[in-house]
Amino acid sequence: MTTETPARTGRSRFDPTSFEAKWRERWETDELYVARDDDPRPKRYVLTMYPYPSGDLHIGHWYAATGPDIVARMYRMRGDNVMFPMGFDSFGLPAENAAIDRNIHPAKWTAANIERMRIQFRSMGAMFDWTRELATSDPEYYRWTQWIFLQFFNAGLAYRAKAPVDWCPKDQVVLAREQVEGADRHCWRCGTPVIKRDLEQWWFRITNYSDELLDYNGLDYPEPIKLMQTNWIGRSEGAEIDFPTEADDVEPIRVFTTRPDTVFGATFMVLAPEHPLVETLTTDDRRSDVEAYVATARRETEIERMNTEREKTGVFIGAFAINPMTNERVPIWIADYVLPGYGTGAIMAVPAHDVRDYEFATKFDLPIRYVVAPASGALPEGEALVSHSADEVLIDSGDFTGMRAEEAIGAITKSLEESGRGQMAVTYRQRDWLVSRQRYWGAPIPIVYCEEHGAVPVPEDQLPIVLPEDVDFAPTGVSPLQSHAEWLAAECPTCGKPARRETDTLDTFIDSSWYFLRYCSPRNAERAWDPEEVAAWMPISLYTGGAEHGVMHLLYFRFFVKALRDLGHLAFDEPTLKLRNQGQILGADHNRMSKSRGNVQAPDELVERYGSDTVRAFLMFIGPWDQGGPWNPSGMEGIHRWLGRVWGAALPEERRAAAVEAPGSPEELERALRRVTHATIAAVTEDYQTLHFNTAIAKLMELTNAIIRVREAGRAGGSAYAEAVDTLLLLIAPLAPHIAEELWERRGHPYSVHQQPWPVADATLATSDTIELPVQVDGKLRDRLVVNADTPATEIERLALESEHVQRYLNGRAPMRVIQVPGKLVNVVTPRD
RNA sequence: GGGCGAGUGGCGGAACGGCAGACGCGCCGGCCUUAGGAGCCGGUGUCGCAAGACGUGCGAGUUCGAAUCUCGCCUCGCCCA
Repeated sequence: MTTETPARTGRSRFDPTSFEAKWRERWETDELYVARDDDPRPKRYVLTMYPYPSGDLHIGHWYAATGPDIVARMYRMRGDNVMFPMGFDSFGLPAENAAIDRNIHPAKWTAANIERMRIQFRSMGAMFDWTRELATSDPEYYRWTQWIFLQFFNAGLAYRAKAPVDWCPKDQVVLAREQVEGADRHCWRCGTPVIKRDLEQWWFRITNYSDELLDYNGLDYPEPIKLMQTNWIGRSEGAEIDFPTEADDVEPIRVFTTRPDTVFGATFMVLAPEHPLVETLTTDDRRSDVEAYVATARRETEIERMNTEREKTGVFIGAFAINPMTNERVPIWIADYVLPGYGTGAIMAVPAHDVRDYEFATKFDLPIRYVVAPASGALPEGEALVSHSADEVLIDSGDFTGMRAEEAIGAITKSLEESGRGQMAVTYRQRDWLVSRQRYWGAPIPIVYCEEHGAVPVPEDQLPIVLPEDVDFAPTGVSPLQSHAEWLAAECPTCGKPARRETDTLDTFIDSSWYFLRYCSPRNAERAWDPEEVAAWMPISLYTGGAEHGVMHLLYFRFFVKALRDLGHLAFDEPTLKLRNQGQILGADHNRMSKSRGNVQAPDELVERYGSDTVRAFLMFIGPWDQGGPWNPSGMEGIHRWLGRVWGAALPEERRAAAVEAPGSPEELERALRRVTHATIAAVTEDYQTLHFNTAIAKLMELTNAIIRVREAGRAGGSAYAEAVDTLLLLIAPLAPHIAEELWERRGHPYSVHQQPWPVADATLATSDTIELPVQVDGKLRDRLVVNADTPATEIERLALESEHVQRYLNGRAPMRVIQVPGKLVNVVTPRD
């Protein structure tokens, strides 16, 4: 696009295509960004979530990676030994779908995509250490994924159990609960509504760590992520209370409640239709009704059952239980709004203090008894009292009447505990993690089934269990591995008799739960990671990625680190101490970028046209990095123009100075330039550190403008000018690495700009000796004072009051007060009439 | 339905409770040029000739002072149902 005009001046113009590729090759040849384990400088590990190799990099990948690249590069210049690796999350369904649709093997499809994306990534000019690249579908990687599975299995953290699980009928695969989204409960990949199936599956015991995962002490995570995880884990404290039944030889019904203070108001009980005691307790005269209701409820989805808008349904089962506090008989009902999987699958119904119980009681004419009342004594009419205000007290509650409700929670639980009828209890919303998938393109679960010994782990020295290549990919609901007779046949490691391999593969979220560890020892053939190398690099100094991973990946990888720590493989508690989320770049139509919508913006054509530096800087300039936004390239020219101005500022002798009148003396001009230079160092350093790239760029532009003003005044020869330009290049280096390198060389400095020390701001140079103070009257701006920075407050007050603008508003009266914020402003407060 | 977050020029967006609109886009004017889709200089919230008045979704409150803090409402987004 830019054309050289050598005929006229012989000067060079900013043409990124003429030098960007050259520098990338040089950096690569020189191994400039290879992080060495034996480098004595302080180690710093910066990581951005690796991508799924879908085929093409889009602008969102650039956006996500440029931020941490800037931070990594700055820390490198500040003297750290920085590791910034990149790899590929290369197992997963799309590869297998491509195999089905286009008859290309997942391995080939994946390898081709990685090849293409690696080239695209390289065009970014990021400081990725490609010597550490990994791909999770590489047997040398998944060998260790399998090894971790075995460690978990041997420690009882991986187990097999039958359970109703979410099943995607399109992808023909089981999904973890976190992978089922939205009100219609659809598959996170293909959007098809899921169905429930009872299947034998593999699980990881993540719930062993629920409490520890709730502890964010020392973790610098965005608040929304902590909140998402906390809500997801859903810890609730309360009590388990036993309600004895009237039937002989039947265990009492155990309920979980967060409101043990309301137990005196429990006027009936509701069991989930699936509750094991329903069968036993139902009386003969009620049996046919109960069985019909149970059959109906089983057909409903969980989401239907939890919908609070629905009309309540249920049936009485004919039996009664005893309220352990009131000793009254209470009828036992079943209803679909009680779910088998939550708490104990049974509730004590307190209609006076629970909205759903209230609706149920109203519909079926069951007694409603208020046992908590506000201090005023006024009870609501026609609705439940569910507020938790501190002044509420118990009424109609035996010995506990008059006690504050808050206090009664503990007191009643204690009383139940003493008489053996209940105890304090905690429940969680979080379930164990379902990790098996009936799919081909994943790490095979290293288990064989022996008729005699059951599920037996494959010995570690037989790893990896490699995926066979010649399989049939047609989706059948069972893994393609099941039809591969040769691969299926194994022998039992315990007895040596013929056995059958596990055909399920592992959820790809397992691959991503430990990849950051493998980056520390990417080529180690002896073990998953070298403990010393991991100890040296981990935990990650800065981890960045999308907030959409809040309850999946970002919970799983914390769990992995804690579990591996407890198994003796790691010596720290958390994968990263600092997490930041970038925003999402949406399509120009404000929708999520996707091939099917056709709104994907590829970076390639932009890079070709403007160069990599312009695209990087533009992406960082469009707004706060954690915010993202719809794609709109209208400002691209402006950024390109700015870099062109940087070019012209750095090579002033190649320009003819325009005859612009400069305000002030040359000395003042240079002094002002130095002030801007040093103020910019401080501001940009701070902004890069806090990932506020848009404001950093604004300040770099201001410095550029200041430099050009001096150049246009014909003062480009001075030392202040050279200092300003060199500083600008150093500050720009993390953001726009190519142009910084090119200009650094053209200015005669030694290679490489990226190996220079980060500039340090001189605070005394950054401050001005005169300041402009806004003068307000009653908070409204009325005048400005220009004074020396060290003018005493009394003098400033005198000057402010003398101002004719202030005088006009004072109208001859004496001010009531004069407020001064030193160095900031003066506010004259007039008397109130 | 619940939780969280955000509403600022024509646009993207700045602004520790202290000059609202930095920086950029766009637009307007000028300089330079045979030429300009290059470069440089200046202007650009609204109303007003001006002095000035008004302005950060709406309404209240706290404060000498509120885009910023508090309460209520409206709209949008995200997460969980």
